[in-house]
Parts: sequence; structure tokens; C-alpha cells
Amino acid sequence: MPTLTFKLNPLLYLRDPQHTELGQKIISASVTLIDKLGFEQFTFKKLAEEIDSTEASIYRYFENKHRLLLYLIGWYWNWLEYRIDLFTSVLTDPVEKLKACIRVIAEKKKYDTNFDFIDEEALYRIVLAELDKTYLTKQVDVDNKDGLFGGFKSICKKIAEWIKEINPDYPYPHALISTTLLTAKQQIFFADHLPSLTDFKKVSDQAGALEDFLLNLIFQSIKKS
Amino acid sequence: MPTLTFKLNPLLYLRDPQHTELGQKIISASVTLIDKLGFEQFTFKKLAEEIDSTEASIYRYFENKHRLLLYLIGWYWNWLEYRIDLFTSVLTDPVEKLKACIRVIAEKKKYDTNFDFIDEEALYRIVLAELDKTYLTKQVDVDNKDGLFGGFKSICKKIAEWIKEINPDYPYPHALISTTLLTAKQQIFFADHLPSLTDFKKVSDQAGALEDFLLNLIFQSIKKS
DNA sequence: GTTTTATGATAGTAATACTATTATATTTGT
DNA sequence: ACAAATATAATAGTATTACTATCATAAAAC
Repeated sequence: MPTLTFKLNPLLYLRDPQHTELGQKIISASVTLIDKLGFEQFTFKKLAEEIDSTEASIYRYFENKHRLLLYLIGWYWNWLEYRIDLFTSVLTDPVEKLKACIRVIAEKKKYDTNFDFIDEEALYRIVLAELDKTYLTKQVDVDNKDGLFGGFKSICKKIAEWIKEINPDYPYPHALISTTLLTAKQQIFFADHLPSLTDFKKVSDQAGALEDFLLNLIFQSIKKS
Repeated sequence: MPTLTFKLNPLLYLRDPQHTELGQKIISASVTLIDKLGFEQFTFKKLAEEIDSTEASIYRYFENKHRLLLYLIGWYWNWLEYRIDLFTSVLTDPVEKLKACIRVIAEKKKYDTNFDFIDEEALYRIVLAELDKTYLTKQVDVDNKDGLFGGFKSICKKIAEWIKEINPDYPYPHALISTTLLTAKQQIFFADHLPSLTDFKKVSDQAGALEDFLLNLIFQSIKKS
């Protein structure tokens, strides 16, 4: 089985980390380290120590740690879209597509052997804790102009099309799907850390209940009246 | 008309800023400055210069800038709950209460003369951009144990009760309301910065459409089947 | 076999997030 | 009215962060 790679927006990096050994080590170790320390405590210096390299070398790949985070989250969106495609491309009915897609969004993320040097479980924990920090910045408009949020937008657009097919009169397809994508990760975070803000349990079959919640949320909302 | 004050969790501060002139200046100026610079660029040093005081003096009121942010956001939740109470306490029907409440959540926030030294419009912009950073940290569990998210939880609990009254069989009242509260601010942020993730416009009557979206989202979800 | 390119080693800087100390001004208790 | 307590200001200092710059060397490409 060939290892797949995603073509990410080149503005995310200075040198493409997928094409060199050091680059791959940077990606791989940054996932582990951000997961462990949290983005605030994570530094290029610590990362350099981890992979026996130097700060200066890492700066040749990424302008700063925010761009690196954008890269990782961008990779995640690509991976999620790839998974959505995997489970929906065979389907024709948009209702079925939407259902399959919600399952992918709500499912517990597992390590994907198609992609070397990225631990998807750790990456998803990063998504849970750090995603919002990619756009909640003063430079959001500049970053957006550079297309750095393309992965998120792409998924949103795709799913919004299905919603429009199901009910062309529903006026808020983009809002509904961006809400769904963010709600999925928020509720998992709340289940883990702020349980009184949710109804999902940490341990047991959280994904199933979450999927049920999201299915209800979406399909009731877009129902023709 | 008497100026109202909220009793906030004392663990949020070292010295109560509401009770001294310097404290009030700290609160007031930090709202302006965080709004202007963003939380990342905001420092106690810049704040001290702004109010002609010193870093050391500010540190006597707040342990660090994260606690100060928690204080401001805590104040916001108290203010929002106060507004919800204001518009719902006269109502008896939980459906009506819920509707009125959604209106308060979706409405454009205006300066409230009942509260001196807090600019609610600026504070709401801070909420839009910085709220998630209060809990997306490595110390979230410690902070939660200290009750620092009490304001958010309190609102959630209150509204969840109304949902339970309307439909006792709906299984996800807390998830639904925390989703609503966060969605409201996310969609406003997206309208301003990432318009392809939403269907709301920046300029015109965004609040009205947003309210409609949220009303539909909630009432369709909790509808008895 | 030389030129290009990538990496490593090392150094340096301004800013940040604090902590500590002392002096002075103000308020409070008696 | 005076001493004691308290709040604030002024100043200094520290470890860490987020970079930038320079130079040497090793590996790859032409």
C-alpha cells in the first residue's frame, strides 16, 4: 500500500516538510510535543531538542509556531475530507451522504496507517484543544487572504452542497455545517473537561451519542416545513 | 439609578478590583486594550502605561493575565445572565422564556449604563475573539475545580431546565444550549472574518438572521417526535 | 570535482512574564 | 492627632521566548 500525502498550501511553510527527513521529523515530533505540552508551552527550542536538531533548522521550515499549527490543522482537514470522501463517494443519495459524513465527523479518530509520520489520535487531541487558536488571532484576515484556512472551507462547501440538494430552501447550510464541525469537537472537549456543559460521557460510547445528537441537530434543522 | 455590581468568584482575583479606584481603572482599561491589541499582544506592562501605574501594582490585583481574562469573561457571563433574567422573569411559559433568551443571546450588544467602567460593546468583541482561550488551556481542570467557569455553567443550567420543561424526553439539553451559546459568537466571528463558513452578513441585520437560525436549530431539535 | 543546498553550531536581541525590594503616600484605629 | 497598617509607585532583576544572523561543514546535484 503506497503512503499517501496531501498537497498543502505552500504558504503554510517555507520549505516543504514532507519532502525531507528532517521535515518529517519536525511534523511527527511537533504532533507529539504539542499534544503533550499544549501549544502555549510548545517552543521550537524544545522541539529541536526532541529531534536532536536546532532551532535555526526548524525556522527554515516554518516561519513561526503559529504557521506550524496551521500546517498541522490544515493537514487534519485534508485527512478528514479524505475520510469523508472515502465513505461517501460510493453513495448517491445526499441524505445518505450526509449521514455517512456525520458519522465520520463524530467517530473516534484512530491511527491511520496510510499516513506515515502522523499520529492521527494525537493530532485529533490537538484539534480539540488548539483548533480555534488558528483563527482567533489578530492576523486572521491576512491568513485568510493567504488561503490558510482552505481545508476547513473546502469541507464546509462540500457538505453545504448536499444540504442544498436535500432542501434548497434551507437558508443556513454553511452556518449549520460549520456549527456541526465545531460542535463535535467542543462537546468532546466538554465531556473530558467541563461535563456540566454537555450530556456526553467521557468513557463509554461517546461517539454514538454524539453522532445521534448531530444527526438530530442537522436533519431536524433542514427538514422541510 | 444605582450602579449594579456582580459578585464574582474571589479566586479570579487577588484583590477585588471593583472596590478600589485603581482596580476599576485596571478593569476598564484592560477591556479597551485587549479589544485593541488582542489577548496575545496585551501585557500588564502596556496596561500599566495606559493607566499610569506600574506592572507590580497590577500584579497585586491579578495573578496573571489569564486570570484577568477569566475575570472579564466571567463578568460577561454574569451580565448576560442578568439580561436573560431581565427579559424572561416576567414570562411563565418555558417556550416563551426560551425564545426571549435566544433573542438576548443573538442580539447586538450595546453599552449598558447600569454598569460603570465596563464597555460592553468592547467586552463582547473580546468574548468573540478570546472566550475559547479561557478554557482551551492545560490548566482547564484546575481552573474548573476553582469554579472559574461558573458563569457559563450557570447560564447553561438555567436554560437546560427550560428545555427539560418543554420536552423532558430530549436527551441533550446541556449540549444543545452550550452549542447555541458558542455558535452565536462563532457565526458572528465568521461573518466578520471567514464569511464562507457562514450565511450571515457582516453589515445588515445579522442579529435577526442569526436569531432565526438559532431558533430553528433549538426548537426543531427539541421537538417531540 | 566543484558548486549549490541543507543542516548544525553558536551567538545575540528585544520582549515577556513574572518576583523582589524599598520608599512613599494614604487610610484606619484609638 | 498620631501611630500603625495598608496601598501604591519606583526600580531592578531573572529566566524564557521568539526570533535573526553568521559561519562552518556535510551531503547532493550538476
